[in-house]
Parts: sequence; structure tokens; C-alpha cells
Amino acid sequence: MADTLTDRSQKILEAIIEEYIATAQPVGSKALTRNQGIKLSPASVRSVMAELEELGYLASPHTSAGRVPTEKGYRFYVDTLLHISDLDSEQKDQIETQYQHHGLHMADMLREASRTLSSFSHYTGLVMVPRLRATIFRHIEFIKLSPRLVLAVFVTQSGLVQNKLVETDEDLTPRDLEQITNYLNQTMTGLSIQEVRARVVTEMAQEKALYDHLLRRAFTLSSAALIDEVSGDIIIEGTSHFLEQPEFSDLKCMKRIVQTFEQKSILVDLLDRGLESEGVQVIIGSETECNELSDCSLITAAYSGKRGTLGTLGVIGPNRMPYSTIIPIVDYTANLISRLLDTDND
Amino acid sequence: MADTLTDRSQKILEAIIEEYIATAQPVGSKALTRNQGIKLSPASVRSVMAELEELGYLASPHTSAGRVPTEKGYRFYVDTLLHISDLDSEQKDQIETQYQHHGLHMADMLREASRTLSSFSHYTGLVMVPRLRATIFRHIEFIKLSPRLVLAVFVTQSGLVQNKLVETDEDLTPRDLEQITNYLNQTMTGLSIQEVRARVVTEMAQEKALYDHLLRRAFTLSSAALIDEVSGDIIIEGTSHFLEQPEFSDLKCMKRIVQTFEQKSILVDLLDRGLESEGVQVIIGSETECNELSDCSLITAAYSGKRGTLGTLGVIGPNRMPYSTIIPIVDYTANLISRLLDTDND
DNA sequence: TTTTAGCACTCGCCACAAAAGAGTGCTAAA
DNA sequence: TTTAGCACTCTTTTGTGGCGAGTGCTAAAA
Repeated sequence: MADTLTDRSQKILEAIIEEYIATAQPVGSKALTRNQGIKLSPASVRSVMAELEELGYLASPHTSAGRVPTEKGYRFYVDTLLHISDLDSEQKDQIETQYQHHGLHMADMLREASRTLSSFSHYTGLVMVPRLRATIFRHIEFIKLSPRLVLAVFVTQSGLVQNKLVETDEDLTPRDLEQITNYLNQTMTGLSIQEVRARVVTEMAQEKALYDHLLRRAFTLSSAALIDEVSGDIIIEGTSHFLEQPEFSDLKCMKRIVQTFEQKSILVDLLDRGLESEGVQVIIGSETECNELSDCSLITAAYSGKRGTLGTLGVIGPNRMPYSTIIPIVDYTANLISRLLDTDND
Repeated sequence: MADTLTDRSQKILEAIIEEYIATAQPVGSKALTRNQGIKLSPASVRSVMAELEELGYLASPHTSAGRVPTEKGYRFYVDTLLHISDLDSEQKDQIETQYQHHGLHMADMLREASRTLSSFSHYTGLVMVPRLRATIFRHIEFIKLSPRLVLAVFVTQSGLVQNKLVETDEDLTPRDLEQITNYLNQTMTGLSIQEVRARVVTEMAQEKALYDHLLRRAFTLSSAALIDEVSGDIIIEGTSHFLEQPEFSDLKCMKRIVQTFEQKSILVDLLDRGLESEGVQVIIGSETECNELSDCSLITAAYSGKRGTLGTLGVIGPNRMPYSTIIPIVDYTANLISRLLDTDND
């Protein structure tokens, strides 16, 4: 197929998609000629529309309705038609001020990011909490709570704090713990968690370490403390915006989506995809590879700390999203978070 | 008004409410005589129903529909008609096993409680994270992250771990921090947070403390670390169950409720109410004193640790909830959590 | 006195039909 | 190549009548 659409076809496709995004109604030829700067008669537009439908960019719900973009249509729109403008500085300021009243705590910041994404986009905000494995060791501390119970507090370079309760088989003294703490902090600081883990494993394997009681304990404790959660956590805000979308007025369908959100794991996978990419990613409909989300699209971007990508954040909504306004919001938020993480915990 | 309903009226009211809870349909006189062990003719039932409507226990949506319980009806039902049975041991086991795969971390346990409440009740689970002020000091630790940045890790008797980043105006050495940590842990362990706070305030006010550099620092740091969050946090699970309720098929109304959930603060207030009461509380409809929740009811119970009430948990759903099955679930869960908190962190 | 059967009445719900409206594709003219 | 005209299709809306469920009242039965 000659997939190179003529200039005119592209203009019309763009106009249709934007009209549909704005109204959620199938758009007809007449409506197009009325609203936009399209200088053609409805009849001409119709022939182009028929062509676009033939090529799979549009679909008609039924004979006497207008046209609706297909996923292919959205994809083409996002890839080649869309011109995204920068946020105006007023909006940037507005977003930025949301973070000022918050503390330095990374968790608070990420929650606020999700809220902000949601309230500025009017869709649902998603923020993935950094996977442990993506982080850099900064500090670990073991606190003895009771004879066999130790609280491991682990702080990453980016300021993420993670607690884990560890049961020990021997009664370690505070002095032991202090030594272990000191040892680990001296040797591990600045290493990535992968490196730390690898180190723990190899050193534990070497016999010489096994002779050293202290070291063995240190490695046992730290490996218990640094077990990665199976799946990363995710912060979802603004689910209620989904209830505003006319396309989800069907309660059955609505419920499936909300349940998928509550499960979280699927969203984690989707956000994971954006980890390695630069800039803003758009996942449309069935590209989610999840039946429940086949009418949803995600706009995601990765955020990073001092050393490399930490996680991703974004917005999820119906396919019919105003990409041109939301992409800059996601982009700006990701950059803002990266900036804050860079400077905050110096 | 002679508010003492006759035995027969009560029976009929009970039957109507239970029928309505089961079917979500207005119940008519005929349906009643068919289903239940009511040995009266529809006509007799009708006259009783008219009477109950007169007294405000029932309402009719329109002439040719059956009757629907009013809030007053539900209230009466819950207060005097309801006979709650214990959970059978099978269900108890089922609930209890949910907690076995989870670690010792209190936060995980509370999240699991919310999930369990939701999945066993088929409504929405709510768990309030203990307010700092309701807890007992167990351990505090200050970790130096950078010259002016200290991470305060605070552990309560019940095992709740709370982090706070504190900016200091002077560059404290690890040695300083250790001394401060030791001092606080020696003097404060076992005190309630109120007591700790009071102590910090009074000691800071005494001049003699001000001369002691170490002490002053200790109190400054700890008061910064122990500031109560304005509102407690809350764990909500199973919002999607609301989408199953026929009474909320109106999207507008649905959305208002979900938004209220997202805001959390209103739910926090509602859960707060149960803090001082023994046993299970039921809040019905407008008793929530929140317009958005005027069609919702809450079933809550307080849970406690070694020393006194820590927080509350419960279920929220439509007024038309099967109170008789949910009350035992909430009750049992609250007791279970209390038990786990008592034994876990010895 | 209490309960019940009978009956007229009200009202929402549903199915069906007709009309209205929106949009299309095709064809022929500009 | 573009456009006006037109017949056609299919949804949506509106209206109507009948059905069913349920009620309140009254008079008879227990």
C-alpha cells in the first residue's frame, strides 16, 4: 500500500482526529468544513474520508455516523502529524509551585508528581517508584528492635528510603550492628545495587569471608535487606477522571479498567517499557497488549537522578486524549522531577 | 410518636430490609409473603407497610413500586433487629492465611488488611494508619546523609516505621548524632508521643538544657522528626466494587463518591470517629455528615496494639449493605490486626 | 376486632412504530 | 478535479398502548 498520504489527506485526518478528541463524537464531513480552515466542500472531504477509511486510519461506527480514528489513525497522528508546543511559562510555574510545600522526601515528591500529572492533564496520573535495582547505594543502617529483630533502613542516592524488617538467627549486639553498618557504608557507597548485590554474593562465596564472623553477618543482613520487591510500586492518582470519559460510560468496561488499575502489575509493566527510552513515549490501545486497556492510551516519560534513569511517570486515559497538551505536561514533569532529585539531596 | 414498634411490625421491617439488601429492588407486599416465613396475607402486610412508612422507616419511590428502607429504617435495623453471628472458623482461617505470606512490616500488614476487608466483604476496604500521636516511642535513629541533611527514622512500639528528612542549621558529626540518638532512646523509650513531645517542649524551655549543646540539638532534631502529619494516612482498597452497585449506576453520583475517596480527608475524619469506641461502629448515610457520601455507609472498628487504640479500619459501601455478614468480618479483622501487632514485634 | 379477598387505580417499563436527523456514496454537472 | 444533488442507510427520538407490579380502600370473613 502506498502509505504516503497526500498533504491534503493528512490535513483532513488531523482535523478529524482533533475534532474527535474535542467532542468525542464521530465527525462528519459537514462538521469538518464548518469548523476548520479546510477549503473544500463536504463532498470532497467525503471522498478523502472514504480513502482514509480504506487505508485503515478511520472507521465508521455505522453508515450514518461520521468517522472515528482507529488506532492506526492515532498512531500516525502522534508520530507525524502532531506538533507539540512547549508549555508556556505560566503553566510551568503552576506545576512547579505544587512541589514547594512538600518536604524533601522522595516518596512525597512522587506522590505529588502523580497528583499534578492528574490534575493538569485531567486524566489519571501514574508514577513508578524507582526499582531498587535502578538505584545507587548511599547508606544503610541497622537498628536493633528486639533480640532477634533488626530494622534495616536503606537510603539510595536519590533519596529513596526503604525499610525492611529482618529476623536474625543470632542475637546481634548494637556494637555488632554498628560495625556492620560502618563496614557496609564504607565499602558500598556509590555502587549500584546490582554491584552491591554482586559483591555480597561473591564475597559470601569466598571462604575467607566466611571465617570473618562480622563480614558474614554483614552480608547476610544486607542481602536480606536488599531483596528487590518482585514488582515495583506505583502511585496512581485521579482514577475518578476516568468516570468523566463518555467512552467509558459502560459500567462493565469501566469496572474492568479500574480493576486493572487496582491490580497495578499491568501498569507496572507498561511503565517499565519506558525505562530505556529517551523522551516521551506514547502507547496506544492494543499496543498495551492488555485486553482490559485496549481502549486506553498511556503517555509516559522516564525520570532520572544523578546517575541514570530511575523510573517512569505518565498519564493514562482514553485513546481519545489531547496528546498535544498532555505530552508537554508529562515531559515537563519528568524533567522537573529529575531536576529536583538531582539538586535536592546533595 | 409511639416509637415502640409491635413485634409484627419489626418482623416485617426486618424482612423488607433483608429482601432489599439482597435484591436492590423495592420490595412489595406480595414478594414478602412469598419469600419469608411471614404468615400474613399481602393485604395485612400492606397495612403494616403503610404504617412503617408513616413512621419514617420506609419510603416508596413511587406509587406502584414497593418500599425501600430509609436511613431511619437501616438505623433501627442495625441497632435492634440485627443478630450478628460469629464468623465460622473456616472463614476465619481464610482471612488469617492472607497475612502469612507477608512480612513483619506494619505497613504491609495494614495494606493487606484493607485488601482482605475489601475482598471478603465485596465492598471497599479502609484502614487508617496509626496517628503518630497514638503511638508509643520505641526507637529513634538519626542518619546523616549530607552535611546539612539528616534522616530521622522513628519506630513505634507497634512496629510502625516513619522517616522524616530534617535539615539542620549546623553540620552535625556522626558522633553527635550517635550521642543524640542514645540520649533520646534512653530517656524516651516507652513513653507515648504526647509524653515525648511534652518532655521535649518543657526541657527545651528550661534554660539549663539550653546550655547543653547536645541536648538542645537532640530536642531540636526530635521535635522536627516527630511533627504529626496534619491528617493521618489511609489505605483504600477495592474502589472498583463501588462500580458493581446498582444504586450508583449514575455516573455523576459515582464520580462524586470516588473523588471523595481520593481526597481521603473526609474518610479520615469518619474513621477517626471510631477511635474512642469499643467494638464495631456503623455510620449510615447522612450520619457521615458529608453530602457526597449520603448514600454510603461505613462499618468500622478500632484496632489496638500493646497499649491502647492505634487506629480504625472498616468497610464502606452503599447503605444497602449486608450488615450481618460484614460486621463480623470487620470485627474479626480488627481483632486479628490487634493480635498480630501485639505478638509480632516482641 | 383483626385479617383477608377483591377491585379500581396509579405509574413505571417495554415494545413497537413512525418520524426526524445525520451522514454517506454515487452520479452528473461545473 | 471539485461540487451540488439525491437516494439511501441507519441511529435517535418521540409517541403510544399495553402489561405488570404494587398500592389503598372497602367489604366480607374469621
